[in-house]
Amino acid sequence: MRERIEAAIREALPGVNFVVERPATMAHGDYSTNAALVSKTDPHELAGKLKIDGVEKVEVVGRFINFFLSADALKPQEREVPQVYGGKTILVDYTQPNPFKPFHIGHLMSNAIGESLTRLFEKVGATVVRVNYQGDIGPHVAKALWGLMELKLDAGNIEDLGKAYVAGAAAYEDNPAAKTEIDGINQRLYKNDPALRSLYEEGKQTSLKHFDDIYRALGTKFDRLFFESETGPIGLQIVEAHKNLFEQSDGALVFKGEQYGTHTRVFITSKGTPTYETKELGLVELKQKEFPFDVAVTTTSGEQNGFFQVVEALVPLIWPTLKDRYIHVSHGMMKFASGKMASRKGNVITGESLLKDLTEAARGREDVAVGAIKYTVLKPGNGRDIIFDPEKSLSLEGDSGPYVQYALVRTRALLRKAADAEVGKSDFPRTTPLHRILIHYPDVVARAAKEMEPHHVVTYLTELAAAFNSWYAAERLIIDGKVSSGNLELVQAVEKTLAHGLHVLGIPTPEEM
RNA sequence: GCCCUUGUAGUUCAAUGGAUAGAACAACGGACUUCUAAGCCGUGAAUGUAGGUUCGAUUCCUACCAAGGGCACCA
Repeated sequence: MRERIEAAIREALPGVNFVVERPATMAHGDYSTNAALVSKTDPHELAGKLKIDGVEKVEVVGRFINFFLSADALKPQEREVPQVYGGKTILVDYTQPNPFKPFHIGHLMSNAIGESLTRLFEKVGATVVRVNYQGDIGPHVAKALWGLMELKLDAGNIEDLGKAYVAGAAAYEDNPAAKTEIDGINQRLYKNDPALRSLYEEGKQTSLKHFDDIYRALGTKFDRLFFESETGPIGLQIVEAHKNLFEQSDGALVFKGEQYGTHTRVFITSKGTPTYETKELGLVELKQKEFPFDVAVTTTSGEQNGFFQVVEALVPLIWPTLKDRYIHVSHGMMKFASGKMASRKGNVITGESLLKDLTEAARGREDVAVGAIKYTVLKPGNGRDIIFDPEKSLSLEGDSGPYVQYALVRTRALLRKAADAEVGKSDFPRTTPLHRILIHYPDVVARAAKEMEPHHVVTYLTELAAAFNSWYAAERLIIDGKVSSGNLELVQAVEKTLAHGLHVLGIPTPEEM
């Protein structure tokens, strides 16, 4: 419908750069345009020329032109989401927890955002590859292994693994002898020392299994897990093959990013080990080889913006065709009211404990808890931090995942009951605010996908759920065992839209609550 | 010191350069013998400061103030 209005205006005003948008309030119609304003033409004259099928009333207010759709055009019906990424392959890398370290709420956040992006891309026609890049080698692993050995903990137990890491990290800072030992373990790991093999493998598998349990609860299934142990060697070869881009500095090999508007970073340490930067280059190579993509997106928290700035400067120098196709999307950080979390100090909220606490608050419903977490994470726009307040995050009322889930549950309960009712013709064609909200859903999904901003969907679903709850309080679907076809179609459309939208956000869609 | 992000009701978040800045929580006040009250209806309450661009700025630009993050051998 929006396309139809745009086409009519384009015909009347060729070459003018106008917009047709959803007005801020329904009083201003279903669509409005600034075409008269930007083209400096008489809005009444322009409005008079616009005869659009499905538009019942064209109204001029000031220099805006507002369009009110006819009851027929507002009728609930299947409306297709514009396939803005049709035919594209998009690889999305998200979550990125590190084996041997806790899965904390920051990872939960990354997972919720990344998963939602993949589903948005799918809805607008893309083929999506879900990957998850994890650090299974490096100092954090050495710290955990040191802790396991020192405290004689069980590498097969996820809690012991967490304790071992905290102990190792603390010892690394406070105890010089331990620091030397841990550095030694790190070197042996890079050399693949067989003496460490079985402990390392057991710990890694324990972590990965634990992560899998969380992904299952969150509704994510990855196509490929990448590990730093595999990207390191490849990264080293790439750096070797492009020596001209790097410089020696204090025994390390660095990339001077200043000439590209960024800063200097170390790629190979003075001890000859690859840094995260070099491993990322290996990852870029692997991703291209295994999944030829049109666009690769990596979501991380904003802490890594500086790092990715350098990578994005370097990648096109090594792979010219990758220019503007290797994209970093950053989100804010999940923080305590009291400050930043630090897993090396052990003051983290693990994803598991948050899920457990919320499930309890949600009367034992894990699907509701997952909905609450994901809604909270996806509600703000990208780049904004989420202040994690343990008390408030447990709220399941008002603007929340459960609020939207509850509205969906109500539609489903109604539809179950209506299945036994006698369906009669609508007495008269009635349009409600619900009809007028429903027509905008496809545009919302397309916009969220294009901007990589799932929060547009959150805002929209909350509005739709609220409108439905108002309708529910004021109207009845089933009266004396009969339903009108118009109302039935309306509730069906609300159910479909809420379910579709929640699915896009990765929020479970319960049958009852 | 340099770079990046963010400043909107008491609080947590919306607002595609556009119309009367929109919700929720908290506070206060209601309705309800009815399809699920995790619900519904109502009241008060906000654009960090100072300039600039524009017919029009929460949105773009500049400076300042404030908060958070990053700044070479961690990831």
